[in-house]
This record gives sequence, structure tokens and C-alpha cells, in this order.
Amino acid sequence: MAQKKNRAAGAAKAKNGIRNKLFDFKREQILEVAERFFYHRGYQATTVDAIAEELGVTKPFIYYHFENKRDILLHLLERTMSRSLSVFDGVDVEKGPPVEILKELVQRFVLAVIETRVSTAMFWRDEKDLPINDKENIRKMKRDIDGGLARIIERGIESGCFKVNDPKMVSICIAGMISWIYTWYQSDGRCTPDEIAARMSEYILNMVGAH
Amino acid sequence: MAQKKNRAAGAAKAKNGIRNKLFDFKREQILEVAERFFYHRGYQATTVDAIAEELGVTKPFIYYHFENKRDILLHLLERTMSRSLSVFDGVDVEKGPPVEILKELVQRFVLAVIETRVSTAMFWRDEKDLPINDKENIRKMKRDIDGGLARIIERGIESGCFKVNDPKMVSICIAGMISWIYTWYQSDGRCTPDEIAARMSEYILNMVGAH
DNA sequence: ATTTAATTATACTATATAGTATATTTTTCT
DNA sequence: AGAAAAATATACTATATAGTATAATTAAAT
Repeated sequence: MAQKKNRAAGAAKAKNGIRNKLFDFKREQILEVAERFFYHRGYQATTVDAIAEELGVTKPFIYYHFENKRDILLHLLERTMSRSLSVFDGVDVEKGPPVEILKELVQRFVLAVIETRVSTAMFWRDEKDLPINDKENIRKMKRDIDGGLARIIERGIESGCFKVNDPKMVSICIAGMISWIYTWYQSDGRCTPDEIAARMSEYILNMVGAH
Repeated sequence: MAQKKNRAAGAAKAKNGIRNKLFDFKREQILEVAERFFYHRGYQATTVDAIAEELGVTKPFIYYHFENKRDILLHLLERTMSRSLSVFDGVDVEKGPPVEILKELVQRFVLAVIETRVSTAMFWRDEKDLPINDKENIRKMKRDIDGGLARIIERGIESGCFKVNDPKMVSICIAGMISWIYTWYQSDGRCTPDEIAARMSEYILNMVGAH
């Protein structure tokens, strides 16, 4: 009959706006540190104590703000997912010139991966540490992204501006090539994010035989 | 002054061929189970006890054949690396028609990734669990692969049969797109490995503007 | 100001697990 | 067969770490 002691478990009350903002702020701080640590050391190898120490607090502070360790990972991954899906914001894959739309999507996608590369790495590495239904949730979002790319490629093929077969495989290839950035991008590297985006969109338009 | 008790530490003697083969065979059995477990559960989450139990032996059996847990991971990754590098066997990137060579390399690379997808996943996930100099070793091999691809693309550009800029970035894109296969390939999927290899090589030749 | 509720810390539990000292069994050699 | 060496198991240690019961502190409410 142990009742929950932390706030993380229950929904935040509508009133007390200031307090809730403070609560959210602290959660953000925890997430920021956790992200860094999970990225460099991995989820399993990161201890809750280490996160607490980095923040200058103690473990119960963390458990007051999150239900458990997995809960922290889940929040990080959900944030990354929604950022990735936002690539489609304001873009209607069913209308407009496929070449332009694909180019735009690729560029946005590249920038999103670079921006979220730390959590994207966890995405592909630590997903297995989630409970099954959260895992399924994430898989679905991945499918949505591949599906969006596949649809624009299909339209491009139908309208004759792309010359390529198997839109599904092409879209997986595109998604892979872009996602892969997280394994090699370095902020002090040779190219800026915009340059990378520009080149990759060029390569990808070549790939689908755009003209 | 505790002297090593396991054979894993010392070099195998040249004589006693049968015994060494048996020793190697047992090591292979351990590696096979470890690979499966590391893949599904991750390195950290896999216990040595679990590996032993799956094999129907006990923990000291493992430690007699390997120095420690990391040693097992290291052997798995080294095996994968050398399989990946074998993609270049008998291929001279400095001679012959770039189109044909790139096509051949891509197809081989695809098949290698599919074949070693389990350990390739670990490659990108559990590398961080290795000691620094082993990590550096692995990085070097990755660079060798990207470098080989970049070289053939450079030659293709020089000889006018590829139309694309920035060979280095192109080669990273190619390597990424192919490596990515490990995240989605399923043996009961829609395409056979050969079909995937054929399509990808086509896409990639498109990408570099081959004609 | 005092009471109550929310927040954070101290100090602990329970458990998991890498690695090992030592005993036992099996194999090899003469 | 019997001695020596190799291979494997039993039973243990040491340690790390997720999570918690409870106490102390701080903020809010009356």
C-alpha cells in the first residue's frame, strides 16, 4: 500500500504555475546531464548517483523528479522522436513538386539529426533497455518517418520526376545515410551542418534519378 | 605474484594440435553465445553467468577460456572488423574501371554487413565498453574502409566516369547507408541479400553520377 | 508566527554480478 | 596402472548500484 512519494508519478496540477515551472526546470536539468552521461558512458553504465553528483544533489532528488532510471531514458527518447517527426511540420507529402519537397525534407532531417545527435545515438543503442510497449511506440515513429519519405518518392516516380524502383528501400537508404551522421559528425569538423545538408540533398536527388 | 591460471592469457603452444583445436572450438562456442546475448541484451546487461548457463557450464569455464568479459567482446569485434575489411580482398582500388569496382565493393560490403549484422550492431553500440587503445584500433579499421571507398570515388571523378564532389563525404554516405542495414534487415524480409545488394549498388552508382 | 505541505538529504537495504581460491574430475603421459 | 597436468566445478569475496524509509529542511498557507 505504499503510496507514491514523488511528483513524477502523478500528473502536475493545473494551478501553482510557478511551482510547476520550477519542477519542469529541474527535470530539464536532470535530462540534460543524463543525456550527456548516457551518450558517453551508455545507459547501463551510467549510475543515478553519478547524475546526482554532477548536479550537486543527491539521489532522492532524482527519484523525486522521475519515477526511475528508465523513466529518464524514456523522456529523452520521446523528445528526440518528436523532434525527428517535426521534420514533416508544414510539409504535405501529397502535394507540391516532389523534387523540392524531398530536398527540403532531407535538409531538415540532416539538421535534426545533427542537432539531436547525442540522443539519436542513444536511440539506436539503448532502445533495448526500454519496456516493450515503449519500444513499440518508438518503432512506430521510425516507421512514420520512413513512410513519409517513401510516399514522396512514390509520388515522384508516378509523376515521372524520379527514376528509381522500390521506393521503400530507397527511403530506408535515405534515412540510414542521414541517421548515420550521428556516428561521424563533429562540431569542429570540416563542414558546417548546412553544407552537409546541401551536399546530402544533392546526393540523394542524384540517387533517386531526379531531373 | 598471482600467476595466470587460464590458458586465454598465454599464447597457445605450437604442439598439441588436437588440444588447441579443442580449445579454439570451445572459445568459438562461447563467442557464439556471447554474440547472441550481447546483441539482444547489450554487453553490460549480459552476465557471464548467463553465457555459462546457456552453454551448460559454469563461470570458471568461461574464465579459463577468456581473460575477462571485455576480452570476449574484443574478440567478437575484431572478427567483425576483419570480415568487413575482407571486402577489399583481391580488389585493387588503384586499377581497373571505377564503375565496376565500386559496384563490386558495394555488393560485397552489403553482403558482409548482412552476414555480420549481429556483431555489427554491437560494433556501434558497445564499442564504448572497450579500453581506449582497442577503441583506437577499431576506429582505424573504420577509417580504412571509408578511405578505400573514397579512393575509388576519387579515381572515378578524375577519370570522368563519376560526377560528384567531395569524395570523402560521399564515401561516408555510402558506408552509412550500407552499415545501416543492420538496423532493419530481417532474414524473413521482403528482399534477399543479393536483391538488396543489387539495388543498393544501383542507387549508389546513381548517387555518384556514374554513367 | 505557527502549522502544513513540499522538497531534499542521510543512511540504509537488497540484490546483482565480475572475478577468484580451492577442490574435484578428467585427460595425458610414461 | 599410477603420476602429473589440464580442465571444470563448488563455493566464495568484494563491490557496485537501483531504489527506499525516514529525517531534516525549506516554502506555502492560514
